[in-house]
Amino acid sequence: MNISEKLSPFELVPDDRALAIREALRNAIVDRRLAPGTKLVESEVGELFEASRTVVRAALQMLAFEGLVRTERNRGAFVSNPTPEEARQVFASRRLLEPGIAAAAVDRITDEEIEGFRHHLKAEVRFMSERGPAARRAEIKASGDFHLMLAAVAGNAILQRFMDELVARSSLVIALYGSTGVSRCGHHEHADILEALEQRDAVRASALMLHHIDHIEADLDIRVRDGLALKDALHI
Amino acid sequence: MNISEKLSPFELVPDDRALAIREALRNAIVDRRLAPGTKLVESEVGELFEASRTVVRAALQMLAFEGLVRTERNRGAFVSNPTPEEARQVFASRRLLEPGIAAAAVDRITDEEIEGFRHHLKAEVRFMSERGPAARRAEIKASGDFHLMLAAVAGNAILQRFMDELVARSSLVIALYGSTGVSRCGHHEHADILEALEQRDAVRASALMLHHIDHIEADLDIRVRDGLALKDALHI
DNA sequence: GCTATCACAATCGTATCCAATTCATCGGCA
DNA sequence: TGCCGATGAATTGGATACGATTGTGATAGC
Repeated sequence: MNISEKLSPFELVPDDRALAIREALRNAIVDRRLAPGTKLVESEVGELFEASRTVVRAALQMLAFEGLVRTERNRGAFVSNPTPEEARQVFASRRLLEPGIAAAAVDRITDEEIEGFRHHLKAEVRFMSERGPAARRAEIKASGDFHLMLAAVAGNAILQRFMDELVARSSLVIALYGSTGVSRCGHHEHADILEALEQRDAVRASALMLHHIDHIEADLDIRVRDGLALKDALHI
Repeated sequence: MNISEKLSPFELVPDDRALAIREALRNAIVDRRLAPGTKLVESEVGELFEASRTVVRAALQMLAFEGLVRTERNRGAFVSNPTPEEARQVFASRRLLEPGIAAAAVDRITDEEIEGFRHHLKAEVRFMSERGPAARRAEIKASGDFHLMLAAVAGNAILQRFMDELVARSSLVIALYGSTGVSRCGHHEHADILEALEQRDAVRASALMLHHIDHIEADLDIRVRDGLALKDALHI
């Protein structure tokens, strides 16, 4: 099975409609087409997807489990609005997981997969050079996909699911707290990590990954935002 | 198979009934009062808890997310029956997370929490000395709780949730693949880890934790079981 | 006697329905 | 004018109803 198929922009729509809705909402949230704090009214979503509230509720419940939406009893579901503390925890978790994932990937990566990564990096560069919010979103998404591809290569389904969640939440965090936007060094670091993978250098790969995560987090401005935190506290 | 006898009816603490049912089922699965492969019929569970299928489905969906039950479309939900590969992945994940959690706990643990751990270890010893399947289950549970307490101390809600899932699945794996039972060295290792925590020795704590996980996994007999795998393949 | 087909029972997936809760608007009153 | 409680619309939580799917057992045919 090749990677590009697993991570193609248009993932195969599962016949299960709840999963399909979950995927669509997930993408919208990660892409920030749905802003944090947005209320997701069950009937509205249902109408949008031509599904009844029952199935929408199932989708929202899944997203709540992933931490992408927050549900409040009798009030509904809202696109998650990560606090600075949550943001820190997301990256602390990634620091724990991803170096190990990179090391595991070294042992299992195939030449085909390396080729897939090269192809992906080219796309990342392309998005970086383009202007506009759409390209910016695509850049954030592609950057996250690199990490997801790596998790897929590592061959541990559990870790892969954890990374799914962490990358999605990272996208939210970056969108919320990103100061200058996606760090421009991101691509180079991805390329360096790929190089270490090619050389089957597990130590270097995991060290580079750790630094990479540190850089991503360092480029953020994770602080309580005046007024936003207030609104957060009483309304969200 | 009748599940009604294996669930103590009222262990519900949270006011949310779906969460209560999830907790009860979760405990039953982790304690192995519900054997892997057992079918969880929605209407049966609902009757047992005096809840409608709607809320039962929500609980089952949550458990499916955690990997404790497996759902098959149009067939229902079954208590998860981890394959050897899944078992290995569970422990690989723990090897990645828990040393870091132990190190983080060193920085945050309070004297009161240390006292709590001491108390918990005493209980572990007590269960170890008792005979019978009930004590055995209690021992497995207490052993897992040690790790969950540590995750709680580490102060990262995301990691704590991951550990919740991993410990629960580990209990299933141990119950399925445990050869000689819970390793008797388990308690000593917990005590050693606690000692490292008291001494605020992060390096030692994480090293001990890593060895501890290795020992737990080494005490298992993670192999495909003749006939069980077959039955597994076509029936589960 | 064995296999294939069919009908029925059990169970799930989903839509719809009703009660409970929340939120906002409006009117009364100090 | 400003605050407080009542009223009503909107929305969620949960139960139920109904069609769809699967598994099973009986029956017929080979």
